[in-house]
Amino acid sequence: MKIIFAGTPENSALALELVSKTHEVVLVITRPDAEVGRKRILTPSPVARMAKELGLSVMKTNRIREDELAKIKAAGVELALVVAFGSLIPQAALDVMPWWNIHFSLLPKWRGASPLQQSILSGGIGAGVTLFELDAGMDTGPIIASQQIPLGENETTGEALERFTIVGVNLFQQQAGKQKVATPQSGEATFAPKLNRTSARLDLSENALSVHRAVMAFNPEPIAWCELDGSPIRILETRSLGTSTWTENPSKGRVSKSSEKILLECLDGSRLELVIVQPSGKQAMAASDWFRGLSEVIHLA
RNA sequence: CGCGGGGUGGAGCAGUUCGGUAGCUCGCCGGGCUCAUAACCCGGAGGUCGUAGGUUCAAAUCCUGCCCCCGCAA
Repeated sequence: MKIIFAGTPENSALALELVSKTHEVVLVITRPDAEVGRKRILTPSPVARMAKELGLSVMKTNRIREDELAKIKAAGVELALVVAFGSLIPQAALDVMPWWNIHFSLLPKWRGASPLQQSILSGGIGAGVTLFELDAGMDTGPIIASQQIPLGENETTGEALERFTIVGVNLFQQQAGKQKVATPQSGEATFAPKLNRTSARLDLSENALSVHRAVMAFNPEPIAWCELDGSPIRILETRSLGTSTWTENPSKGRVSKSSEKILLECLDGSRLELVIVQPSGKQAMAASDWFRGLSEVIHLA
């Protein structure tokens, strides 16, 4: 069927690509080009690039107002699909037709901007995908379909997001065109706030499993970090060692090597394996390479 | 001109303050030990020290220009 697609980031571009194979995407709505990187290069969103590659017509906007609304009406479609657009769809647009949203948690768990990250941080609570119809609230609309998805122990948000997106698109393709009644959300709602660099600051006073989950959750954005001698060091990838504990005089933040593994001590000497780190001013590197260059025992903070 | 860190064999680093024969931990190649090994022992290859110029008897090191990478901030 003919649809409108709205979205912005990388996984949304994947959704667009998949959806465009089975549906005619008449209009793509995405956020305007943004300045990216140190050089502030004006860059189109991944969805904008995908739309261009697919030869679809694109509307770039931060807010849907009268002009945009007119174009949406002119598209003459019966359904719109939203995958991580990044801005609220106003009521005036919602009145035109149903707007379905693929949300990356089991609503009403983790309403908001970081559902999958929160699922990972919480150890898998609410992990899954929900297809629901947007209403005026923040992820409060009635549910069309949902699916629980288990998370891998060492799976990052970026990796999981790709899997979840594919599942979400499948849900959409199963339901689009069907006359199905959406059911109101039920159960206890939780909120998933937008994440920033401050939220990605690791707390090594927590146990190793919590720290590991944070590292996974904050990859690829905004990337977990802590400090080494007052400079930030980013922790890109870690591996969980389960519940094994260091009993010989634990020292929080100490980095050591054991059986070819680089280990970081957290609460009560609980440890996790560092896999990829990035000291300030350096490229990301294998933790073993980083450790090789160190001249003395070091502590992260 | 937003602030800052960095560019040294394939990898990660030291050496730069105070100019004087290229260092460390690994990797790689060959040999040895061993039932065997990612362990251990012996040997070896591999570097225009980002780049261009300047100073000097002598530059990785001091001076100047340029290129590239990265963290923070936006």
